[in-house]
Amino acid sequence: MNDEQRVLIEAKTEVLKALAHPTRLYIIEQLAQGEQCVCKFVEAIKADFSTVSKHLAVLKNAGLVEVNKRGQLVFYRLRMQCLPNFLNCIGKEVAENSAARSRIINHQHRHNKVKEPMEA
Amino acid sequence: MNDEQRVLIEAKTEVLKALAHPTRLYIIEQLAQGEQCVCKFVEAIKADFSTVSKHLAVLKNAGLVEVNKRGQLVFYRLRMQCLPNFLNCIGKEVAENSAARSRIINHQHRHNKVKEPMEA
DNA sequence: ACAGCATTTGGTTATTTTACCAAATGACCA
DNA sequence: TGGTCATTTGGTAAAATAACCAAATGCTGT
Repeated sequence: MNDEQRVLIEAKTEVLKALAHPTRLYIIEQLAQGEQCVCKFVEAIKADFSTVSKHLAVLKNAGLVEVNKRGQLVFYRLRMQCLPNFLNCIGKEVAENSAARSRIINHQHRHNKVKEPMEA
Repeated sequence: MNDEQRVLIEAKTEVLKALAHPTRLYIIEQLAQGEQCVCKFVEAIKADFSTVSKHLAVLKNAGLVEVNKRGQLVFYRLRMQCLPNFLNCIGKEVAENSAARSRIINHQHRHNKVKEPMEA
């Protein structure tokens, strides 16, 4: 892996990190349906508005969204066209898996010595 | 946002979190070109093999890869078809952005190496 | 069963991420 | 100009992530 490759990978990683948080993913999915005002998010997300604002900043820095101020309000818009499609794909995948998986265990992180139950 | 939605979003987030690490992204991109042996990764990635193994485990738990043991060796294979396409898209986006950013900063076009701007 | 290689697991510590509160900034209107 | 609403920024503590080393497990050929 040479230098150029590494830089590129790290840049992509930044984008993925920006996506990899429930609140931010929620925001992205809302934006996939069109421009939205910050105020809408503050309303919908049960967290301090400073928290919401910081998540939006992360998305902006990653180049995933664009900002547009109009009057007192601030609107965000999605900036990557391939995103909705991909999230859809993940969604389907996850839905299939969780159907199968939830029959086996009740979703939790185990980092003790419990053996994997019969998976197969 | 109801319960069902939240669970779904969190499941998708897990997948994205799994992708959002340089080493794991590298692994995924290698796997996009076909099945690979763990030993290849250990060789290519400059990190302890236990580290590599843990990254592979994260990918596996996220449902992104499948394992296949043959003899003494362990092979991993990609399990989501939409992934390469999406990573490609991000890659292009990122390349454009960093090109644009460095043009602005340098006030000139650079043809050979695109330098990362000071902060990402 | 044993030696030897490949891979995973446990434990510990350093780093990064996140949430909340408080305070600052920016835009509009009386 | 000052008041008020919307949003961002700074600080801090709690939680999650990641790296390394050491040790355990698993498979194969003898």
